[in-house]
Parts: sequence; C-alpha cells; structure tokens
Amino acid sequence: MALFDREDYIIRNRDILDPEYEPEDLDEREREVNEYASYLRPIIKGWNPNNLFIYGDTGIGKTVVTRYVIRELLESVEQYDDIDLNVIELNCTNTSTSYQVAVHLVNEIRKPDSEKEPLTTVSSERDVLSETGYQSKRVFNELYKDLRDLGGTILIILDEIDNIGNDDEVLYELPRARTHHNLDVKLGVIGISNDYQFRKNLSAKVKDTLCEEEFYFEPYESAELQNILRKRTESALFPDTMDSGVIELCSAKAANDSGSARQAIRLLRKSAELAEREAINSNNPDMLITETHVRNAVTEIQKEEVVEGMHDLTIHGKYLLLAITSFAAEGDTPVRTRRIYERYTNLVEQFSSKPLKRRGAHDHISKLNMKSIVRDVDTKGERGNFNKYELDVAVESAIEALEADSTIGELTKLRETAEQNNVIST
DNA sequence: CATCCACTGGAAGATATGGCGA
DNA sequence: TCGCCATATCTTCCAGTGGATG
Repeated sequence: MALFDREDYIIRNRDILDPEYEPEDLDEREREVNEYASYLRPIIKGWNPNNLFIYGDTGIGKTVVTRYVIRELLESVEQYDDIDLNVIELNCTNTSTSYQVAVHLVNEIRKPDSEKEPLTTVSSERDVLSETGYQSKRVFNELYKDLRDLGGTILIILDEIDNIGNDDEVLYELPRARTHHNLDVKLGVIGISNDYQFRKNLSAKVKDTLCEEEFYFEPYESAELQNILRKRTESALFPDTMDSGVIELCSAKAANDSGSARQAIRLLRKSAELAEREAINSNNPDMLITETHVRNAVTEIQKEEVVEGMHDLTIHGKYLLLAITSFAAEGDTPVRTRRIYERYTNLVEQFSSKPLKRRGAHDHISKLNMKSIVRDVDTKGERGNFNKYELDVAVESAIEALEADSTIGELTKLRETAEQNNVIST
C-alpha cells in the first residue's frame, strides 16, 4: 500500500551522511584549523601569502579544513578595504600534467562569476581553453595575464596535486610568476597532497619555494571518528536506531584501515541503508542498525569499489581481466603472467582483434593490480623472478562486472565463452 | 661462484587522436 | 586545409633481478 512513506524508519537525512557533506564545525580538527589559520595570517595584514604544502591521507579532512579556513578568511577580509583577496581552487584529480593544471586554472579564473548558475550557459564559454592544442608557453602567458587582471592577493589552491606526477613545472612557475613576469599581485600557492612520496620527489627548486611552510594532517583516531559519527547521526538518523557498538565498530574499522572520516561515514551510511532495507522488507519499524549490518556493509562497499574500478578499464584491460577470471573459474589461480598473456592473446585473436605486445599487456595487468581487482602473489621460493596473479575479488563479482560491460560487442561474445568456462569448471 | 633462464619494468620512440591558428 | 601542439597508448629495446644449475 503505502509504498513511499516507509522510507524513514532509520535514516532521517541522508545528505548528512554524504561524503561531500561539509559540516559547520570541525571539532576534531582544531589543531589543524588553527595551524592553517596561522599560515594564512599574513594575508589579512596585506602581506604576501606564504606558500603552503599540506599532506595527509585521503578522507582526513584536508579539503574540508581548507574550505572552512578559507571561508573564515574571506569573511574576515571583508572588513578591510585595502585587501582584495581572490581564491582559486582547483582539484587536480584529472590533470596529469602541469600544462593541464595551467589550462584548468585559466578556465577556473574565467568561469562566470555567478556561482550558483547551473552548467548551462554555453555561450559564456567562449574563452575557455581546451585541454590540448596550444603551446604550453601560450597557456602560461594566458594564465599570467588573467592573474594580472585579477590583481590583489591571489591564493591558488591545488587539491590532490600529486596527480601531476613528476611534471612539476607549474609548481615551479607559479610561485615565481610575481618576480619573473612582473605581476603586481600577491600570490600564494597551497598544495594539497595525499602522497608523501610526491613531496619527496619534487625537484629541489620546487621544494624550496612551495614547501616553505608545510604541515601534516594526522589520521583520525578511533575516538575522534566516534565523535564525528555521533554528531552526524544526531541529525542524520532517527533517535535510538542504532544497536550499541555500531559507532564503535564503524570507527574502529575505519581507524584501523585508513583513519579516514570519509570511510567511516560511508560505512555507517551503508550500514544504515542495509538496516533500513531490512526494516522495510520485514516491515519491522523497530529494526536497529546492528554490528552485523556493519560487517555486511564492509563487504558491500568493497564490492562497489571493485565494480567501479572495472568500469573504466580499456578494452585490453577487460580482455586481460577476462583471461584471469577464466583461470579463476577453473580454479587455476594464481597464474603467472606468461599464461595470462597466452590466454589473453587467444581470446583477442578469437575475436579477430589484434592483441597487445607482451609489454603493453603487462602494464594493463599492473593496472588491474593497482586497482585491487587482481592481486599479485608472493612467489618467493619459486624459480626466477616473475609475478603470479589471482583475482582480488570474488569470481562472481568479476564476472558480473564483465557482464555489466556488455556495451562493447566483442566483449559480449567473449563473456559467453567465459561463462561456458565457468559452467564447465564449477 | 659464475652463468643462465625467464621474467620485470624503465626509457624512448612510434602512432593515433583531437585541437589550435593561419 | 595544413603544420603544430599535447597526450594516451603501444612497441621496441634492454638493463636488471632472483633463483637454479653446474
């Protein structure tokens, strides 16, 4: 009957458990907020901003704290007429080179002011730069020009900057733009990174300037995660919908793994959803979120991540995954790369496509490995130097994901053969 | 211990794609 | 359209590497 009014046994406001949700107060990151603010203090005095490098693992609040502190800063700055502060924030997730960072910065600056405006106004995009085609010098010149036009104090925030890998030219150029290109602006760069290694690998000349100030974000402790979760659940869930120990378990799982609040929250949300589903199905309004729900949520989330990871595999990545999966279906894993490659070649040729050379195929296997779809097995004690791989996910998940990808015709046929294999061997 | 086997993974060059300006 | 430009993806080449073997 009332199909749609049952949705709220447990979850009151789902948005609050969204990974993107930014809470008003950041009780558990006080140290970082204060330290952050101290580095930005010169701005309020009208001085040149410090360059700042921030690092710490994912999901421990680097971006949230940054946004929070910047918000406060912008508010404070309004009191002073003599400070014209412009903040440019760029998430570098999809930028693999300095060139692209420069392009995106230009586009970010040229974005229409009206923040709230939906992504419709194509007409105003005439000045947007595309991602290739220009000389890099040209792009940098455009960038300097735009920075000059902005004027005042400019703070450039480069989130997830580690994505640019070894190509740190932009990090060298930006802090020097003022002197080398005669910009009459006060310019500060804030680099945010998940990857400690990235900082070490920066060229010396970049390290000198960009890292003139730097600090870590510590992973959350279990107790801190508990506080965060408690606070969130107060408004996100209805009262008394959790069995005792649920928050503790979510926190402990996340703290042991990554110390990530994002992970803890995601886990709690998934648990709540599982419980809610069960409540609806069993028509039991008294259903509580239990530790069992949390444990199920853990596996559920893992599965989701893998399927997600498989989504953007290239065609060869999928063929290779198919090859490994078929070995797995035969109970013949771990397999060494040599045999994987042989089977992969057969599969590809069978569908009159051209297989990659050995080296290229190995790169795809490594990618599968990095995405935790496949894992390499310790081969110590065996002859020679080689790798062995097995699925890092349930065979069913892999097959499911391959099936879900039936948009590609050739793969569809391949999937059928794989299924036959499965049937034969199980 | 020297040497070999079978494989790994870095580096550089080739190719294909998509975009710019003239 | 042509000559450039940046980039992703492959191929080619090859210097290691770990254990086995004599």
